[in-house]
Amino acid sequence: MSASKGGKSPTMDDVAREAGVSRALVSIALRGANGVSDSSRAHILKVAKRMGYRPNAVAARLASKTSLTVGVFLLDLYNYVFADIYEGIRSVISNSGRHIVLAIGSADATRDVEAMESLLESRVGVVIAAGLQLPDREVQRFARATPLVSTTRAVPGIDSALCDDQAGAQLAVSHLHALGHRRIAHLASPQRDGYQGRRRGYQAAMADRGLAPLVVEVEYTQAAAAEATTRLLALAEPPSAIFANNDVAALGVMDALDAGGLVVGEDVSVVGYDNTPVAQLPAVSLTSVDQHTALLGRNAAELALRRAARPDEAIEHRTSQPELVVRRSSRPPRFGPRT
Amino acid sequence: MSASKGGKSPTMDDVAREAGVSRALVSIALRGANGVSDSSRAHILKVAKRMGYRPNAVAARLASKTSLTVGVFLLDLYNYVFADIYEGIRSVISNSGRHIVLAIGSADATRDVEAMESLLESRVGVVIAAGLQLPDREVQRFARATPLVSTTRAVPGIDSALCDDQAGAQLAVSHLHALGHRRIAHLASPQRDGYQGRRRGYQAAMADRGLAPLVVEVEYTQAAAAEATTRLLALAEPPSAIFANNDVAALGVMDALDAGGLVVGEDVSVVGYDNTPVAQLPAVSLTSVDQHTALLGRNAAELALRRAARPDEAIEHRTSQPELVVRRSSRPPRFGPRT
DNA sequence: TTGTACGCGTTATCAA
DNA sequence: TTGATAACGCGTACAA
Repeated sequence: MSASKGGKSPTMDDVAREAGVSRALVSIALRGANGVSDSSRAHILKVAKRMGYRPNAVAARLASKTSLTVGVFLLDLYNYVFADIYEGIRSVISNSGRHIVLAIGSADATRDVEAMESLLESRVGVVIAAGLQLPDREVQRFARATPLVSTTRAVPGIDSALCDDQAGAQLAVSHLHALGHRRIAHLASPQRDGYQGRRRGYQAAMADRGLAPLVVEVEYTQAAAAEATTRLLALAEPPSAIFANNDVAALGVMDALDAGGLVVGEDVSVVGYDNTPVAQLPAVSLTSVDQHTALLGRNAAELALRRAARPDEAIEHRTSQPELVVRRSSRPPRFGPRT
Repeated sequence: MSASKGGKSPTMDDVAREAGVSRALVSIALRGANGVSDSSRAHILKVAKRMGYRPNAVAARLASKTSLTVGVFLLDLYNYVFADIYEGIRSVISNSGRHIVLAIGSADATRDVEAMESLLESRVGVVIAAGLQLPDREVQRFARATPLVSTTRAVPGIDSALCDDQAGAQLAVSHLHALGHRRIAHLASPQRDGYQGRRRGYQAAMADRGLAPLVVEVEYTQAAAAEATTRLLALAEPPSAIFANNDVAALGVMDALDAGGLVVGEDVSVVGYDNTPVAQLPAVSLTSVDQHTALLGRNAAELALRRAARPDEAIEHRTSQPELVVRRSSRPPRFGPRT
């Protein structure tokens, strides 16, 4: 009984000594690599289990040349988009034997650098970024230090798993226009980051229809969207429909409408983006563009694994197509099309 | 110009050589420990910066006796409760110079062990668990390997940051009873885990009022709660109010009510638990028990730091008091009290 | 198939 | 104040 005394967990050396073999053999056996006889492997595993051996991932990462861990950056935890993306990533990473290291940013972007630095300091082999708000240059700088895959955002010279944001925005505008809306506002993400596809799609779609664009920039919070909406409603000619760059912003729009005594879908139509679980709640019933977020996560993970394996392959932008899901938040305007 | 060639990031050795000092001195200077003259420290920092030196957290963790990283387990990413808890934790951990390592479980509890193992294999100094569904014995087993702080759940013999769940449940039942409801059902969490305070509070409150309890167990998903609700509604005497053990479950209840053509707050009242951002949406307007989740996170983090510093101190259960937030999902029953 | 020996990038101890 | 030097726990050629 030499197991677990002093509170410290046994090392490979302890296991090797106990099993009467060398430490190298224990390493091979435990990792499932080949080079051990079945008999001694079984024996080693049994001893390790009996001693309560727990691998030291820190030491393993330091010793091994090839880092099997993938870092994942998520903008924040207040948007189920990132939960979906994470699930997509995990579904492919975990059954490839690799580990995931998470880093969480913040809606106001103040923690992006810190979070990315923490991933690099953990020496992950590759990182998947979902919701980085840093300018392209900064992202590219990080990508020089460690292979980087971007998702939901295209960055020149960097692998990315995307959904066609311009097409998605056009779906939204087209839908609202078909309902009869003419004055359609857009809550866009801040210029500073690279998420401008939806804005461009909106502008193109409006121009195609001879409509005047009305864009307001908002930070990635529900409160900021609500505030922007209040400003929009105070205009001389307020919009009859608002297309938000994501569902969280759309919820902020709904907050502001409610506060202003307006009924969503009757007084003002709202379209979101991401088709998150919240949009699907019957009480919310938010029309939204579905970018198949879990698929984005899986695509990003596949790109990451490929990049980690073959660093010199050509950059790939893997793009999927969005889909509009119509719900009750978008309906014909109260007074029909007014020109 | 010896910086950044070959793509590999420079090590402390490189910095030491470049600065003309020993590696030990570089370590001291970079960590801000004392034992360096101001002049050579400034010099070292300058050289490190010029070379683009980035600390290797893996090597640091392996070498240092005292692990400054704290592991955090979250049940999953589909419940903003855990986002709040995480924020609370981070607010105290990050300005203590420590790092956070995240591990995410799943609503069906199948990944709890794996996630906890990954934290232990990362050799974190202490772990904070939010939403562990393992039985007490298992949790205690993990706590023997690494100091553990539980939050939102009490585990005998383990530090915990809690909110009085029994009191919270009594608030909910008391509120519904005062509205005139007599047939009040409860969606409880699975027996297997340690979250039985809300159930007990519900049962006590019902008993106090001479009402018959009606408990259904559900997994931690919206879908499971919806399904359970459908079963409740099919009863000969369906409940006029449903108290769910958390907001996500309450949303599932609302899904089922909607699917059954019933109006929330009119046909059936609903009360949730956690007062998450979703409950606050005007369209949802869910009455919910607020357990001040961010505070729980901060308390848990403080307990974790204390435990890491002084492992032999007495176990502490830090408990705060819940608060009921009334919204439109709970209103008097259609036909008033019947009995 | 098994064992030896070196290296990974730090921290930490002890002399100088 | 500085600077060798020994851990830390494991991966991995290479030799046996």
